[in-house]
Amino acid sequence: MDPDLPEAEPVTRLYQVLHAVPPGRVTTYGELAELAGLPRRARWVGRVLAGLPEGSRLPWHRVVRADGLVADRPGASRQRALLLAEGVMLKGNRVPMARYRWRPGES
DNA sequence: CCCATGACAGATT
DNA sequence: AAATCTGCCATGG
Repeated sequence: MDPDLPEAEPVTRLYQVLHAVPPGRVTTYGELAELAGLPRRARWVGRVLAGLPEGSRLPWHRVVRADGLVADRPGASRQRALLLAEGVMLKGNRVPMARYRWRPGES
């Protein structure tokens, strides 16, 4: 994979990175912002994800807050279900990040 | 223009 | 551990 695509706009890079997050793992808003080239723009990631179409193939459900909390929003229960289906054992409304957080470069 | 509100996060109290 | 503050920024009242 070519890591630096000079033409890639932040949104495109966000999509690429998110697409690389494997099942059973999660990433965070801040991490995606960082990898998309917009450090400290976690809220921007939230806005982008909120705009994803219904049938998007992107694993939006693998994005949680830095502390592991599943963001409170319409569809959060659905997100929890999808994560559980992938083997992510939630602790209440929280993902144990030490165990499930994905780091770029992992398979 | 001021203020509140969001799929957020790190530091401080 | 939880509340509070600060940074971030688009959007609407």
